[in-house]
Amino acid sequence: MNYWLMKSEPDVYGIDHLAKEKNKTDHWDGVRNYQARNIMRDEMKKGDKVLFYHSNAKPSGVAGLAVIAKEGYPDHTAFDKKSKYFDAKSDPDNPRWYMVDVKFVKKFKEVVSLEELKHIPELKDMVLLNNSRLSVQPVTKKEYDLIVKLGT
DNA sequence: GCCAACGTTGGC
DNA sequence: GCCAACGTTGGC
Repeated sequence: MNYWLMKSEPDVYGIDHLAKEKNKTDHWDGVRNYQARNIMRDEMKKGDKVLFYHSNAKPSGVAGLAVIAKEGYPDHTAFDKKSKYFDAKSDPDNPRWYMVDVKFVKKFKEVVSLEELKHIPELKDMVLLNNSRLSVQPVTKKEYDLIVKLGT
């Protein structure tokens, strides 16, 4: 069992959007970063737990929880000329970009804000607080449990 | 809206 | 393979 943090801008796609999907499940498309791609393609397993993070938000922070519902498969939006995620260099026979499906688990009563996380000594090594730009990133069980406690 | 940090591209 | 130019992310 692994733990992850996935970022999204709530104005574009927030945790409320996911909660309203059919089966509360949706595919996590549009990731165009190799490190994040590798995590989704190779490392995420069905049932892994996810912190749903709101970036560019007021406030930014962890908004709730999700779970990996389907393991890495090609991101078809890269093949769609009409999509804003279209990438001519991604060939259907040799896809460059991958995605996973995530399922809504719960929404925190209040967002556990980035500001709050920054002040917790146990979280000082979190990837979020160090290599903050990565949009899909690993989280330790300890970090995950602590943040769930803060949000519950 | 600004801008620092970081990733990617492409000329050489 | 280096690195300057450019684009993106995301906090503030």
